[in-house]
Amino acid sequence: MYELSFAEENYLKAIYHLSADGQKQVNTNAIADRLETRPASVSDMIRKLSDKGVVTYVKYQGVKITDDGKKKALWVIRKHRLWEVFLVKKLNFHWDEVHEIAEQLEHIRSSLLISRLDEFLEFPKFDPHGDPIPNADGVMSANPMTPLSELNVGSIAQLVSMKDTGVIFLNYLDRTGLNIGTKIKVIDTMEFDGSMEIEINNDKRMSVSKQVSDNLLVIVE
Amino acid sequence: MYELSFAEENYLKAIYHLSADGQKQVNTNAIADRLETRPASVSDMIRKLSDKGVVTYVKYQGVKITDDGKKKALWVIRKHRLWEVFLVKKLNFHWDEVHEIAEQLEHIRSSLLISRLDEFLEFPKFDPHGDPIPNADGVMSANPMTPLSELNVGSIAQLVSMKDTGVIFLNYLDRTGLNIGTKIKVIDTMEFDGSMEIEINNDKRMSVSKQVSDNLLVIVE
DNA sequence: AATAAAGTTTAGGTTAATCTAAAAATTGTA
DNA sequence: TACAATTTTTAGATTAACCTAAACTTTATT
Repeated sequence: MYELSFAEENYLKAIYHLSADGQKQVNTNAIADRLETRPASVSDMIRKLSDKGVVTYVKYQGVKITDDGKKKALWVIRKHRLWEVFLVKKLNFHWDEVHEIAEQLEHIRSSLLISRLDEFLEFPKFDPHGDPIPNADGVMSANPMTPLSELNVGSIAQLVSMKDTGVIFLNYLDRTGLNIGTKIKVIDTMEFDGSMEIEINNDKRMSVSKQVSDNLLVIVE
Repeated sequence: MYELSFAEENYLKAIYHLSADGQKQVNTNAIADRLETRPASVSDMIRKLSDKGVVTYVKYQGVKITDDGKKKALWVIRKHRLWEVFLVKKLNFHWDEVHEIAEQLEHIRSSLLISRLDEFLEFPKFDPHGDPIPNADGVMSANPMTPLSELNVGSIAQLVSMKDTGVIFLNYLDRTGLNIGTKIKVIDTMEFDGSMEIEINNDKRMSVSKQVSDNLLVIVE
């Protein structure tokens, strides 16, 4: 069992992303574009990755990631997304400033570190961009997103995305502390206007109107 | 202004450590031993480091780190030690399991990340081994260690070392939550038996006997 | 002081990851 | 279908970081 180098991990991740979850075969030029490298370099690297069994490769026909390759790519993606959660939730970075740092952190090798980090972050299912975090076996949480407004009293969910992405709405959320990744517990629902009483991050209680809860996409735990 | 590679950073750190804070000149073989590499590789690297101005070098006479080199080495050491604090204080690693992971984390490039981490960890002055953490300008805290028993009521200090390193004592500390890095505030001192009421990590209060407080070495903030 | 031992450097080579330029294969089109 | 355009691969270099073996300095010992 080889360990992949940083460069190999980056190629594998790019191939995984470009192939829509590892199904499709991927072209050399597409990889070169994504990694800002030259097609010749990609050809070289593909041969190496195929020697290591993480992709299959037919000359001039593009590459396809193998099951082993997919597992390794998802492990890097898991690390990347967990670190992003750390940077946003614990170090107060904004979700749009964390990618570059996570690109470095994702290569740190220690599975114990990652399981401890996961625990420390309270097992988040989504990163700050709303992308799902694979579990240690490379499986993404299967629960689909639903509007907060559809949840019953007592449900616990995680905010993962918004329908309305207008500045005014995002600003409102920022002020109230409703960020992607926030844990939401439904305390009560008001029949007469559809508003909801919620508790966020086991801490603050607040009320949100039907208009707001319709626009907040969550995943039930 | 060049950026140093991971390998260059490791050489520079080794040279810094081997030269007792950058004063003495360092031999090729000593560096090779410490980095588990060959003297020939060290010679190669030394030429490169000297081209970049971080060491001065006279053939056959060893290397000496420059002021710029010292600054860069201390920056890596700062990052290493802050990550060690993170691993122990936040992810519950034991102080003797963190070195290898910190060896990887120390190369992550982002000064904003490090200043945020420093803040998140409440500006620790010592790592979990009791080694001082350089500040952002590469200066180590000058405050000397004192026994906890010598502090006045109201003093805030950080536990950095123990006089008694016997298993029984260390076990006692473990059970009470008194670890290296713990923040200690002196709440009250009892004249009649010299015992002390303290608050640890802004949280738990406890009483320690004179025998214990004599053996706990702290740095006053 | 001469020489043996120890330490250091140089010469020359290897591997990983990149590149440019040219050749080869595939695809699109008239 | 033939040829042009596009895509991909190969050939041959380059740079960083390492290595071994041999040459050269310095230091220690008789």
